Amino acid sequence: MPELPEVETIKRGLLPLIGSTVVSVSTDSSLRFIQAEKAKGRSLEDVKRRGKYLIFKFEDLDMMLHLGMTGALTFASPSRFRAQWVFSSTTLTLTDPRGFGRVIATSPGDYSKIKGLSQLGPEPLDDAFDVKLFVDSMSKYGAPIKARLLGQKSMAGPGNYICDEALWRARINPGVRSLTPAKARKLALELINVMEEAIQSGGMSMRNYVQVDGGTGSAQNSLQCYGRVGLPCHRCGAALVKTRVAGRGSTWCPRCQKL
DNA sequence: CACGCCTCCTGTGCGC
DNA sequence: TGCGCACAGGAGGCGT
Repeated sequence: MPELPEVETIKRGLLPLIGSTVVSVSTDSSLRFIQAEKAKGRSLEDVKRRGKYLIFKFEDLDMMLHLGMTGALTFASPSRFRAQWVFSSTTLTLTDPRGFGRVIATSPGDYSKIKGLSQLGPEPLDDAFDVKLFVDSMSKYGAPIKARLLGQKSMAGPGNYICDEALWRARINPGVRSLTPAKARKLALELINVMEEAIQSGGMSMRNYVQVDGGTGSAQNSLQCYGRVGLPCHRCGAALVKTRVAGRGSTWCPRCQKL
């Protein structure tokens, strides 16, 4: 799905909508998206991002949108969609073939009923991000490091490609169950680097991610690890391998990222 | 509580 | 060419 950099890019593309009013809403009637209709008649005051969630702020309502694995938000008008918001100025359409995304409306600022949001870890790109807290949590022995990163509790935002890239850069095996403080610090910095670089590139468009204007990002062009199974490691030349860690396909270098 | 397995759903790409 | 299957950028629920 869109990970933090892709959601951030989408958010920035939506900022011009601030101040316009939702004239009408259509949905595909499935329960996961039906709450999109609550935006009808309301004026958009702000668009925020928290982890991989987009937050549309209306005067008396917050509308959270998670894009799941295949969600895309564009100003195009495809025939098949999950939700469509007609603004006075333009039309915003959510497509999601796999249907893992969802829309949730709440009273402003009340995320207590949304587990994924209320239990979300700190924002890695905030100035206030506390590397030491992250290091402490990664130093404890527990589930494989990659499983913990994907769990969003120690840090908001990383998904599969960001984890694989950052773990490769930090020379950490995705299945390792605890990190030294030095390794954990390195991992935090590389996670942040990967995310910042991907935002600079307008997101990673290897699969179905597109920007709100339909354009593609270019972060896929600088991937060193993700999607390169069987190809030579750019550091040591060994063929990258792919295994299942935390139930997810994980690509890593058997020489640079030993267990 | 932490962990890990299963599930939701459809499109695509690969191997036979 | 066509078919069947594995797998795909996520996360919630539930059993252990």
